[in-house]
Amino acid sequence: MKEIFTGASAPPAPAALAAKVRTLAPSMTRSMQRVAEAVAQDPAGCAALTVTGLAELTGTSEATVVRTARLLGYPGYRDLRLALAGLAAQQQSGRAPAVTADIAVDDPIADVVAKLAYDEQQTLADTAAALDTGQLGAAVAALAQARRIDVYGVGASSLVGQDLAQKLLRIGLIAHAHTDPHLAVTNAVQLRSGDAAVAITHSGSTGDAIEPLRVAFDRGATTIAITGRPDGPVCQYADHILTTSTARESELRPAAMSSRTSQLLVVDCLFVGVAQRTYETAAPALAASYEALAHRRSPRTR
Amino acid sequence: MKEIFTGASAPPAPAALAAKVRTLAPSMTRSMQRVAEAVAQDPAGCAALTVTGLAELTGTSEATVVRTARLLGYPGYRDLRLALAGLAAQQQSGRAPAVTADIAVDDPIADVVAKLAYDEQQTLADTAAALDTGQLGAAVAALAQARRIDVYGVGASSLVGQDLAQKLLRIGLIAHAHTDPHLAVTNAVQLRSGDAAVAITHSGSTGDAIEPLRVAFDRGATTIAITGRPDGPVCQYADHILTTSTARESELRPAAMSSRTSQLLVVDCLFVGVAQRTYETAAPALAASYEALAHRRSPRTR
DNA sequence: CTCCGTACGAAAATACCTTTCAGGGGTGAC
DNA sequence: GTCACCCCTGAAAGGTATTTTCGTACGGAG
Repeated sequence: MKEIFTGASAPPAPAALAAKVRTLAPSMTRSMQRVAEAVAQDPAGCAALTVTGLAELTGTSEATVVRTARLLGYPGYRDLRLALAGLAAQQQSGRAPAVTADIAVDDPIADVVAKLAYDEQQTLADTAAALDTGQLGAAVAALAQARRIDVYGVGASSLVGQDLAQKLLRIGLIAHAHTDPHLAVTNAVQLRSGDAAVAITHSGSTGDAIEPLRVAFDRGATTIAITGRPDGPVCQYADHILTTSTARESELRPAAMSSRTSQLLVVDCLFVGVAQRTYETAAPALAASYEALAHRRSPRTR
Repeated sequence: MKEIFTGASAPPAPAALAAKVRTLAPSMTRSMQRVAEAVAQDPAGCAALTVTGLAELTGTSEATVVRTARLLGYPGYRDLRLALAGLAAQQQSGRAPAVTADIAVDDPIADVVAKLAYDEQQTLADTAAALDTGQLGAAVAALAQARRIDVYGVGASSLVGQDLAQKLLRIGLIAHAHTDPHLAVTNAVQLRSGDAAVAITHSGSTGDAIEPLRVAFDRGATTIAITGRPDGPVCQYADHILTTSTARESELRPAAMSSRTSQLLVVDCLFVGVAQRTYETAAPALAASYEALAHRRSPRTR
């Protein structure tokens, strides 16, 4: 638990503000959420307001506004305001367009496709913008040097964990994804310094993923958490925290969808990073995969 | 006093600041010119400075800085500073076009993130554009009405298959993802008209996914293929074909990455489509998921 | 040499931001 | 069901940043 506890360890975010608001919203108090929402809703408008103005607009106090700014990773309201102005200028100049409508029950199938694709693209952009490259680099280093890697995740996250393990295995690392919580803990006991453990949980509070990570942490392994809640319980036992983003959800679009997209991007980044670091051994392994795939090439149907 | 006569007649200038500086320079005094030049030279840097800071930097006084801001058309320095921040953000976002290149071994980690995110976004856009909504609609109808759904996929595709089965299960359908090819075939024998089977294979020629689909097809079940090769062998036995897209791959970016992204989007579309069609039963099930998640709200760390 | 006009900065005045503190409301324990 | 505790919250004090005011200095013209 070295590392200083603000989720936004890195410098303030420039364009990833909307994403950050969504990510941190759950850990905010009600009044803070009001402020954060106002800010995410209308950056340009809020940039024109003073602390007092924004406090009045959101029906809160100046103190709360400042607190919110802090939580979002800025030293104070002044800096948030500057970032807001920047954001406003950006979306003025044509990018970061408005939010799309939710998916409705009677949407034609073509709309469903378009909306889903758009939302997932958005999720990817948000995730990339909010990802702390410092933490990512540290995590990559830990994985690349690890003697052995355990991955924990249950439910939807278990698929992501398996994906990670599969990939790492393919470049010659010793990685294993555990789905069964009991077995995961049993295996975690085997870990020691020089090993690495990864827990994947969107909520950050899935006991079945936290428990094995805790054990690994206590045993001295380097631990990594991939979570949407950088302040969640799982982070207590994580040396490195990789934050995934949260998209707004709707009735027909469960949160699991975007969290999965986000988690997979993080996993891909980890994989490529590790592949870079272990290029000497990874390259032949990757080449072999191509070979294998190439054989399947164009068997020509009829 | 409806306001008039300032050089900047109406609203403050957004991006045309450099031009304005040049225009107004002749009418400025020496110290004002210094300030204006500093501002035009490095908007980002100046945006980070306070009045006092900028005054020191230019070797002038705060009063002069404010006067300059006024001359440039802003009510005061505060507003100039906001405009500066906006300008900086704009020219910041103007660059970063280098993402299109392949990922290299020595790419810094930040580039890796950007490139991967960009590529996956691209894949999503391609997939959405290429997806045949007619086929998709038919597939959705088949799944929604099916008495029982079997999903086949091996390797990376097996994870996608599991994702699909998990989702469908959650809205009350009877779906099962088979990873073991032998068991898959064994189970496929059980299918008959009114059932549905889905095979997921990027190459379109993975025997282990084709074989169970063939059996299901022969047994009279409605069959669906999710593949990147709409002319591959798997399609012989598919009533409905959903095409996934393939992004260019590179040494460090195996094809499996983008095919997975693409497949998942298709799976999500299927899921949402089915959820729409079975809304009566799906809605309560989805609501229950939210409940379960809501309970996890703000458990407060530490 | 004196007078006038303008430029400029120091310091006062103000507006804004930040911090501290104490009350209120909710939550968990008993 | 009651109590105690903790944390959110806003009011107000405290501190900075910005704006205004005002006086001085410099340069040119008479």
